[in-house]
Amino acid sequence: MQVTELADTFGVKKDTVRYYTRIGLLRPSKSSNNGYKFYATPEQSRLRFILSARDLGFSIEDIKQIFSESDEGKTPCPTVRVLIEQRLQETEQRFIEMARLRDRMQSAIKAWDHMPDKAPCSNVICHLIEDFELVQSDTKNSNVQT
Amino acid sequence: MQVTELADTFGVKKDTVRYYTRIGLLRPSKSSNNGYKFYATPEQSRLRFILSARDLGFSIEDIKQIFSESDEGKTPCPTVRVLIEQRLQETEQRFIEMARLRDRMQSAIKAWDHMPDKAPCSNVICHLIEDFELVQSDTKNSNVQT
DNA sequence: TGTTGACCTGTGAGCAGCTCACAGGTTTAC
DNA sequence: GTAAACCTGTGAGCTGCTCACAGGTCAACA
Repeated sequence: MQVTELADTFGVKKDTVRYYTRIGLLRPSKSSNNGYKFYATPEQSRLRFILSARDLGFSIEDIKQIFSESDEGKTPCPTVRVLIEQRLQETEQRFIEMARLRDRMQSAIKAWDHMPDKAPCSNVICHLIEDFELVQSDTKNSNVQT
Repeated sequence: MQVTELADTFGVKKDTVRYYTRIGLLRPSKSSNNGYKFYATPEQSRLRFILSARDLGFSIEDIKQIFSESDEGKTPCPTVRVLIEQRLQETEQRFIEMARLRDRMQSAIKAWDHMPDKAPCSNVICHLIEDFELVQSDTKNSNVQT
């Protein structure tokens, strides 16, 4: 199998396969006649593994580490258990930040509904954005006080 | 004000200010004696604006566009209203994906609790990850069938 | 046998939004 | 005068791809 067939088989882009190859996650052999890269069965397993791990939130670096352990014949399972806990924490953190951002955006849109457009003046670029900042901190303060 | 003082005033890193300068969001004058960049009041307003807009999910490119309109004396408000709707949609999309990823990770951890570590063999690198994939699709199929 | 055109290849560069490294200029205290 | 501390701008690096592109390969047809 060369790159195109492999990519099509797994539903990824050729460039993605090339990328994984370039960074050493896949190690195809070289066809002797034309020098094209050749992906045999083990490389196909590796790609399948990469995609599964990616879907579980493992980073490229994580996958490299898992491969290096399994290549040495060691079980990567303990590492995998540790890594996923870390990645889960990060994901939850980003999830919370994303939720907060979404809320800020939604309340900005709501607040701007009653507000007119204004031309920029001296040090004010867009009063919608600059006033919203104030509204936000006011709300925060009054929440703290009550 | 030069870069360090400006950065400290707004609680950002020097490198962030330098970055905004480099890409043209800030346009300091040059001190005549030593050639160091000098950030006067309007640049300080611009930085404050950048940070507010960033907190509302606007991209650097969005902010550039907003600046270019306000620099021409036009009100950027209509653009701002349109852009935030787009960014909100993207944020919601990413929020949903993040939630799904979190759920996958959590159920993987749960499933792995009863599963032993195993050494890699022939085409299996880490059975935890590879088996979880199967469990997932089984669940999906049985849901479809019932 | 030659040639056209489709397809294949590897590699360099680009994306966002910073962040870091680094060589060299400036200032300040002694 | 000089050493240390601080400042500067700029090039490169981060993640995980994605795109662009010059050039090699191959099948079909004249």
